Amino acid sequence: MQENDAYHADVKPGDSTMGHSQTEKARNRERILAEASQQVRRDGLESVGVGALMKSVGLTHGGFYGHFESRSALLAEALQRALQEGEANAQASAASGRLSDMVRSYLSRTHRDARDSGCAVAALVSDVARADDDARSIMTRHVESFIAAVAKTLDGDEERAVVAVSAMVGALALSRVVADPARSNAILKLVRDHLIALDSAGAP
Amino acid sequence: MQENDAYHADVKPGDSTMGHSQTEKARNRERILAEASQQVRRDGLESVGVGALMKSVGLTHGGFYGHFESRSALLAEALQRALQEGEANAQASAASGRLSDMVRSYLSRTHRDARDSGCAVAALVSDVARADDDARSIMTRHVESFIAAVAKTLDGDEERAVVAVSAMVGALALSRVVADPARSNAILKLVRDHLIALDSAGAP
DNA sequence: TGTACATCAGTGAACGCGCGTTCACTGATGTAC
DNA sequence: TGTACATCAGTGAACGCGCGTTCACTGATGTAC
Repeated sequence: MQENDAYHADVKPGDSTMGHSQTEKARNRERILAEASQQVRRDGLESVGVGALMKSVGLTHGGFYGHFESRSALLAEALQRALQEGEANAQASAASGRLSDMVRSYLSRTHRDARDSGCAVAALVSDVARADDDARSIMTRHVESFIAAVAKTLDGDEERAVVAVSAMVGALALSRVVADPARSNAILKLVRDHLIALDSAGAP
Repeated sequence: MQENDAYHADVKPGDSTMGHSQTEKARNRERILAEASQQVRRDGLESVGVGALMKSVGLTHGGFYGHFESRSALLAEALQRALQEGEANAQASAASGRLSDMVRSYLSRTHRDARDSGCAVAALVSDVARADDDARSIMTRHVESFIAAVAKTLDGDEERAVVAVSAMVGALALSRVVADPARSNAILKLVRDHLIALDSAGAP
């Protein structure tokens, strides 16, 4: 079939495991999940449809159920994945151990404009707030470790960590609502500067 | 018809304008909108369905289009309405002109637990961030007036106002994600205390 | 190493279902006389 | 004030459509000999 040939043409030549092998299956599962983890952050949990998702990774809808039990099972995994990726980014930008570095990265225009690879907490707070217990406890875990990571940069000061995380999540989410770029930038900058000052204040 | 009689039985006896009058139509439109404004905050914009919405105000789905042009036209109005109600509450709690009063009300457990009558910004930030320009500019307007209201309590200090609003929205949204009540309460309390201190610091 | 066959990843037609929307109809309203 | 009639708010059957899910099938894989 033409369709099929076109698909196989996409696979790197010389790849020993093609379309139907077990390793290829694992790889496809991975691609579905990665795509879903982005889609979920870009357009929300409800936006993910089985048909479109499979199409976007070059497969047909029927194959989906060989990888996941149901759409909602995928959604739970995708949320988890999205949160992990976002957390990994945050950890990476805090490598120096300084809050100011983390804040500069988190409240950057780049992060604001890269919803699909950014922090899933900010991308999905209000959605998850009304989701089932599963989703909420998945996100809760990541919120807690976000707070812990920030607290570590603040000599373990939990109060300031919770405030900083609230302000970071709030500011990023709000900057994505505000359409006017100048105003959106201002929100990021004002909160960024404030939190950076808060950093220095704690470690004089 | 029984159905019809049952419905009319719900109307207050002595009411001169019954089921099909013009004033009743206006009242029904109002009830649809009020219900939608709550539903939108409780379960998200996408959760609102024409059939269920009409049923919840005691009407049938067909009548909907006598009140609104389409589901999405309703959604825009419902969002607006939800934001207005939330703002009205915030203004009311800031009657004293002190930030601490506003913060105490905004970051209260009552507010956290009353999603459907509370601040629509916190209830819908991440949803609106990925919605169309219409929805975003509707919410932007309310975010700006929220910031302005807070700034007024801070001698016009815009930076601190933006930080405070970000922290308030972030903390409220996060407190709704966290399932453990003690932990959720702690988030509210820590940010509340911090912002109240910020208030006193500004007006010594 | 080469061949035969069981396995199983992926395909695409088909299904039931719920949704937004339309429309012919009903019966109360409220106006003209 | 009372009657006849046009208006129109609300009803509920019907529609197309997209969605999640199922399943008989295809053909590549990889194992047994």
